[in-house]
Amino acid sequence: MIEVLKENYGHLFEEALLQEINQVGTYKEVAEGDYLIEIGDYVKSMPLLVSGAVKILREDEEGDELLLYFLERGETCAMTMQCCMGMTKSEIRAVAELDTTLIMIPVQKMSEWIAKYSTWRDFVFASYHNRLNEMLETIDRIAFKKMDERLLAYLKEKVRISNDNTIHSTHQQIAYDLHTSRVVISRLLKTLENMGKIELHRNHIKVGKID
Amino acid sequence: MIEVLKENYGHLFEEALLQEINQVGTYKEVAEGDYLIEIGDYVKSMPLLVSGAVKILREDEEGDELLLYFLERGETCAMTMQCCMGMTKSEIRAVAELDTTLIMIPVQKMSEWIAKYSTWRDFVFASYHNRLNEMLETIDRIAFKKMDERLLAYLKEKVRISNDNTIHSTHQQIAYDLHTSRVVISRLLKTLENMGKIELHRNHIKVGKID
DNA sequence: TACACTTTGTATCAAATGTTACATACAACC
DNA sequence: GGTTGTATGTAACATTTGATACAAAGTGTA
Repeated sequence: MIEVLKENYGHLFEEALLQEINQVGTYKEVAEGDYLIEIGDYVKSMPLLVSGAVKILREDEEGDELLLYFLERGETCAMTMQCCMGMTKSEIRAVAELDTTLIMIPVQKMSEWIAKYSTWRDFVFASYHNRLNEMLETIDRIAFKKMDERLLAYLKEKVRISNDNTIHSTHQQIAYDLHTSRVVISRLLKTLENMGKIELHRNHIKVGKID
Repeated sequence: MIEVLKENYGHLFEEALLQEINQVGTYKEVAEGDYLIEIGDYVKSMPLLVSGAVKILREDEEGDELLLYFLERGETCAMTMQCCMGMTKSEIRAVAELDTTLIMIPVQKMSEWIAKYSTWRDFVFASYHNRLNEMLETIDRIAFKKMDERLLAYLKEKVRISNDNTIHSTHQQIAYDLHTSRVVISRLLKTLENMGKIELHRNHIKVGKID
């Protein structure tokens, strides 16, 4: 595990910390679609992403979902850190967006390392920082943008994250992420197709060059 | 200043830290409506709220506003901490919601104290934690709730924060905070009045018992 | 009092989004 | 090939929200 660790986190963490992570961390592979964290879970370990991507979702009382943001290589989940430190239930759901590999760190090490390693402390703060900014962007999108713009931004983000300009989702799945109905998504996708921005096929969408 | 400090933060911070805050912090009083931070500002000090309340706003490219959350006694602004630590521009606007007193801490102390005082570290983490949760709640409201529910929640929050069941705002001001138009607010307020939940008057709104 | 200004009420219309219903197309499997 | 289930296209309509316009009421002031 030490090689992947150094490759992905070598520039962030000091040698001693990398060694400790290597000792207490466990390597984990999950397949696209796997649930990593469910709302209400007590989280006992913190994930460091090595490859792939994880989507973080919020749910309301009625069970309606909303995509908050994606986690990528070199990132961790600030919401999870909170749960770890405070021993509270998870407020969010984490689902593998792609086949993903992670290193899982036991909760107890979190605060221990914060006192011990300045690079870890910096990493934790940077994660909070990034997450707050992602949340701000999420708020911008849902508060200030209309659904057509949100949809296009969503498609582009999917393309960027998977590094594949064909998106393998159904209209229904997209509707869940954007918290709207399938009919609305079909309607807007058709408009985007007529504008020449995308091509629609069964079970996949080809996105044109990102401009 | 040491008395107000101990009264408001004595249970959080160790004695030595309180003394340091007393030395380097400056006491500041602002009046309702004063701007504390403007979008794009480089923030050089971090505020600890002693009394009153501060509202945190987001703005989009067109200048449309949206209330994110309120800060209260004993709290600080995580968004500001980020700016301090990263020396980046503020992404938000902070406006005094009530007459407010604060203690301003110079930026440099932030990270110094994080290494030095575990109680400060805990406070900073707790602030991030709280802010992330507030952001989640904000997202819940704008994504999952309709304007009438959002308005009612807003009114109740105003009542709670000011400890006064009469809200001294115009419909236009409310519309800015909720990022909608004055006409929509007037319409919904009138509906709430007809339901017996509030009383409308010029320049103020009386909110009925919170149920 | 007369005037200007701000605030609120309301009507009308437009746009965006949500809902329901149903037809069609495609894929998988017997 | 026929059946079944899933995915998509589309029409028709309801609801929510936004935009414009204007009237009415309150406030302050010359």
